Amino acid sequence: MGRHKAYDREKVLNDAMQLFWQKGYHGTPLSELVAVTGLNKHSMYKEFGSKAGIFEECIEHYWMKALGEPLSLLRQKPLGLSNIIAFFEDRIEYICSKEFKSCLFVKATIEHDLVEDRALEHIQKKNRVYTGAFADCLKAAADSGEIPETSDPEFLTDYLFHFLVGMLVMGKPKKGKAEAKKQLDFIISSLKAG
Amino acid sequence: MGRHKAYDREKVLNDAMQLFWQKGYHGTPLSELVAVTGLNKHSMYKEFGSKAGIFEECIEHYWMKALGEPLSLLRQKPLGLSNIIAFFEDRIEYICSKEFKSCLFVKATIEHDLVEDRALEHIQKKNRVYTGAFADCLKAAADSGEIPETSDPEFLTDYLFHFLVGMLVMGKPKKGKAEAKKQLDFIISSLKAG
DNA sequence: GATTTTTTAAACCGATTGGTTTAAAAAGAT
DNA sequence: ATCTTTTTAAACCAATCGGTTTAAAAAATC
Repeated sequence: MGRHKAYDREKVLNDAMQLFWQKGYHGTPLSELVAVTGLNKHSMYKEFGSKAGIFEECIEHYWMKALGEPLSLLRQKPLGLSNIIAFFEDRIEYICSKEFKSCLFVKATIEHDLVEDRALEHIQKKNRVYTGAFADCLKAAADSGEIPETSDPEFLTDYLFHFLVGMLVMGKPKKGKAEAKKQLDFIISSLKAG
Repeated sequence: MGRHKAYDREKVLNDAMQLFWQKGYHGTPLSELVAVTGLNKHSMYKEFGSKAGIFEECIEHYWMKALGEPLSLLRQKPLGLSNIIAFFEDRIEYICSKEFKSCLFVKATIEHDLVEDRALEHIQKKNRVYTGAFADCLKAAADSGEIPETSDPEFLTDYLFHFLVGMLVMGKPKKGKAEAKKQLDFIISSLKAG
C-alpha cells in the first residue's frame, strides 16, 4: 500500500556517478546531485541518508557499470598474456576517446584525506580484485611459458597497475593512440623477455 | 618611507604550498590558508589578489622547492641511464618515506576542470620540462650504446612518466621499498634489452 | 473512502565559502 | 613630527555548503 517511487534507483545512481566521476567528491555539491538526478532533496536523503551515502553507492555502481567489462577481459579463459593485451588495448581505446574522463577510483584515491574512510577502503578492496586478476594472468603466462618461469607476478602486477594509473591520470598521449600502443608493445615484449 | 612587511613572502608561499600539496586546490579553504600562513586576510589579498593567485604562485614555488632537486638528478652530466636510475631511486625513497604526500601537480591535474586554466597550463609546461629531461637522458643512453640505438626516446619518455605518476598516486607499495626497486630494475633492464 | 507512502516545494538551520571595505593602530622613513 | 605603508581586527557581502523539517499534494493500496 502507498504510493510507488517515481524514480528509478539505478538511473539516479548512474546520474550521480557520472557527476562524481567528472568532478570528484568534493567538486560535486549536493545541489548539483539533486539537479542532475531530478530527485527532490528530501527523497534523496530518504533514499541515501547523506552525500557520503550516495558516494559509496556510486562506487559500487561504478565498479559494476564501468569496471566490470574491462575486468571481464582480464578473466576470459584461457588466462594468459593475451588477457593483459586485450585489457590494455581496451583501456587505451577509452583513454583516447572523447568520452574519456579519467577514473572515479583514481580521483577518489587522490582526494584521499578528503573522502570518507569507508569509501576509500571500499575502493582499495576493489583495486585488489583488479590486481588479483592481473596476477592470475601473469601466473598463467608463466606456467604456459609465455613469459619466463622466473617471472614474479607479484611485483609485475603492481608495475602494470602503476602504468595503468599513470595513463588514466595523464589522459590522451600527445601523439594519440599510436604512441600508447607502442608503450604497450614495449611492456609486453619486456614481460616476454623477463 | 612606509612600514616594512612583517611577513616573509617565501615563508608564506611555502606554508600555502604545503597546504595545497596536502589537500588540493578545492580542499583548501582560504580560511586555512590565512591560518597557516599567519597573514591577515587583508594582507593576503593585497599580496596575491585571490585564492587562484596564491595557487599559481605556489605552483612555481613547488616547482623550484620540491621538483628542482629530483630534476637536477636527471641533468647531472654525463647524461645517460644512470640519471634515470638515480632519479627513480630518489623518488622511491620519497614515496616510501612517511613524509610522502603525493604530488601537487598530479593532484591539480586530476582536479582539472576544477582548477583554473592558467594554473593547469603552467603545470603542463613544467611537465614538459620534466619529460624533456627524461628524453635527453634516453637519447644520450642510445648514443652511448647503453640502450639499443633503435630505441625511441619519444614514447619511452611517456612510458616512464606514466609509471612515475602511477607510483605517486598509489603511494607506498604494500611490500615497501624493495618491491618498488624491483619494478625499477625491471624497467631498466627492459630499456637495455630494447 | 480511508490509509499509507512518495513527492514536492519551501522554509529553515548554522556554518562556511571567496571576497571587499573600513578604520584604527603600529612602525618605518624623511 | 609628518607622511607613508603595513598590520590588525572587524564588519560586511551575497552565495553556497550539507543537512533537516514542515506541510500539503499526489498517487497507490485496501
